[in-house]
Amino acid sequence: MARRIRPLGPLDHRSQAILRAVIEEYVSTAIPVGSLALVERYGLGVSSATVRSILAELEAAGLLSHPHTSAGRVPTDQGYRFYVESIGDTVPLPAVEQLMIRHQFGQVEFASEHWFRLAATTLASITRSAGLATPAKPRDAHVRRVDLVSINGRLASLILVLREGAIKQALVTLTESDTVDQPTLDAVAGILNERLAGQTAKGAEAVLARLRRDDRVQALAARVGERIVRIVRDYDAEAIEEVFSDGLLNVMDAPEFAQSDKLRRVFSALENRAYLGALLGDVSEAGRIRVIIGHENLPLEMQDVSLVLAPYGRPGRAVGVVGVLGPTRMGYSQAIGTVRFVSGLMNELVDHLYA
Amino acid sequence: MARRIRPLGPLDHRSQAILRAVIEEYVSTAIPVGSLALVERYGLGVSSATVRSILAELEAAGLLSHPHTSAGRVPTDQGYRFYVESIGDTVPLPAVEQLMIRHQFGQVEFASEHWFRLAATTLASITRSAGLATPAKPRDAHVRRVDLVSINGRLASLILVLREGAIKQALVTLTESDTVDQPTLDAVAGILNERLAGQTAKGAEAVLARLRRDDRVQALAARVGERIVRIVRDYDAEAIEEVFSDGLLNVMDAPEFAQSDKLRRVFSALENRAYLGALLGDVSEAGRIRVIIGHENLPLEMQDVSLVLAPYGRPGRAVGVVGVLGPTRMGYSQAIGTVRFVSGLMNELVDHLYA
DNA sequence: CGTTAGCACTCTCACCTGTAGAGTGCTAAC
DNA sequence: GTTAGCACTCTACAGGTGAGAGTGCTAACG
Repeated sequence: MARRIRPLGPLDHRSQAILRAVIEEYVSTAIPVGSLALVERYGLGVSSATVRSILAELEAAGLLSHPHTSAGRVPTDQGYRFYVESIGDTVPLPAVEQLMIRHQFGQVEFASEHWFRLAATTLASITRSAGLATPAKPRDAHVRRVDLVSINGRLASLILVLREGAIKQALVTLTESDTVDQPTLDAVAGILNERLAGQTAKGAEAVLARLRRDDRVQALAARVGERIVRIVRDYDAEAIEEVFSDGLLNVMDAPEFAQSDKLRRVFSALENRAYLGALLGDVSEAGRIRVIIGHENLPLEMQDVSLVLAPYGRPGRAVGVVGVLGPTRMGYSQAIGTVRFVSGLMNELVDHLYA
Repeated sequence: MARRIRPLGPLDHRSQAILRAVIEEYVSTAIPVGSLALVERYGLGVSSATVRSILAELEAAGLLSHPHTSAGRVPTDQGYRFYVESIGDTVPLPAVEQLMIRHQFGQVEFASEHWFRLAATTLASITRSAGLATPAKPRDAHVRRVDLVSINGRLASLILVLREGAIKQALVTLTESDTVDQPTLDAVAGILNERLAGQTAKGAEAVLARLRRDDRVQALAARVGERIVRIVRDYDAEAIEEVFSDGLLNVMDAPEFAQSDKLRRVFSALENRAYLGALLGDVSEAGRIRVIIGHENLPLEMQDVSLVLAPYGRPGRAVGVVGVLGPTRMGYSQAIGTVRFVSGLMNELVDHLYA
């Protein structure tokens, strides 16, 4: 008997309703859901036998699966995908929670450094999954200010403030032979501030070439300047500077991770900064919410989890990402709503900062 | 039959040797060790029956325990404690590994911010446990330099460099009504630099009181200065600024954490920044290596793990902590050696920085 | 023709049982 | 004090059993 396969075709209304019911039930209970449970808990107006035949269809379509003959149905990644597409990102976050989040952001010190951490924490506590957030990272960083503080005659601390808000610190060895005092350093910093302010790495490099090598202060400025160019370059090149995460314990509590080897995988997934970084980079390019479900993740160790990610910031100036990581069996609807709201909030904050 | 109990009395030589053998065997295999295995693998020159009677003594003394009648012996926390005391911190790290670590530190950029992270990573990879490290934190921070960068007319970014190496950033709202331009900010920063450089929070507060409120620039300086005082105060008050950890996966792999609930506890232990912070604070006071074994930890969730911690830095100026976290069944000898060496190395680096 | 009740079937899970193996503690002999 | 011998205890593992859940199929129904 050849069943027709409709991978993502337009399911009829009732089938869709049942798929949703299965997913919602499974998401909340974590146990495979059977036909009887469905008709009991969801007023479907049909008998369990009918539901069973529909479940069989959904399974043939690849949206549900069957751990074993006598078990209930479990959504496949494809099933979740279908579900996510069908709800879109239309469900808003309840007003109470919106207020709560705003309140929390109001309490924290007015500094962008704290915001993205708070975003991760908030996302974690509301969705009861792991929250992720990166600081807003510029495309091409511009030098805003340079400062040099003497440590001893030969060593100085270089402080570099970027227009995009980041601060970089480095130690610079000034000379091999003689010593350099603070007034000289101030003069060097003065030159650098005058010439490099507003420059990108590229621009700074051009400016530095014009410094006179026979003048001691200018020569020193050139030397420090080269270091600055290198720092800005490195900063530009970094895919994602830092991923802050919170609420990993929430994910650990999920029953599907009761066996510690699965848990281990999830954990190492979170340490897989490379993939996470690349992913977050993609999202910040795309500019809209992205949901990645189970096997849609490339690395093996990520295939038990799903991600809901959204960019924030000002395109072309500075963008970061906030998101949620949870088991594939995750409350997508709520997660999407929450992530959307938080990224919107972060947008407001960044706008306020650059206004 | 009343056996005499000698909690930490001077065990005779043979008993000590057997205790060590039990511990070393158990540390490397993770399975309870029986009398036969001991005489086979360690040339003890006596029969298993004799060993059994000694094991019974050690158990009565509270140094070993017995999961059940027909199982081998497992060291108690007290047993590990005895073992640690007996080896002292005399075992040095093998020269090969010393060289390897030095090499790694040579490769990283010369900036204190990277060092403590590297320390954690190194400790983790050598001991195959979790590595912990905090940045060097001063007792009373001194202002070194103040910088103000205009964001818009009413908002500025305050950058505060402390003599101890930390950099703090904050956004300050300048005025409610009129706008403030960058030259004015420079003037304000100039005043603050002139008056606050080298001051602690307390000193700064006294200086600020003498600023004239009727002068616009000085008034603004006073306002920003108050914020600076608050930041420095907060910084002084912070127990431990940040604990960086690496290699948690190593700990997760230990067989005793195969059941995920134990693992969960370990994990939440690591998120228990409060306890960790307090502990690290203690260690940095004490000035020497500290080993905390299992139940010697106060929080419940830490009682399955041990810590080997050592301070580094310059007492009275800036101190941090490096250390290792692993299961109680941990290679204490190696851990102590490694931690000792790394903290020594960090001392050198800090000295170089402050010299 | 879709829907439903009935029923045999399948699979898991929890529980029990029996056995092999490891290690002990005791006792009597050296 | 040390050792060999031995009975005893406990675990881990494998195999077997019954209850329960849920399915797929079939025949009857509107």
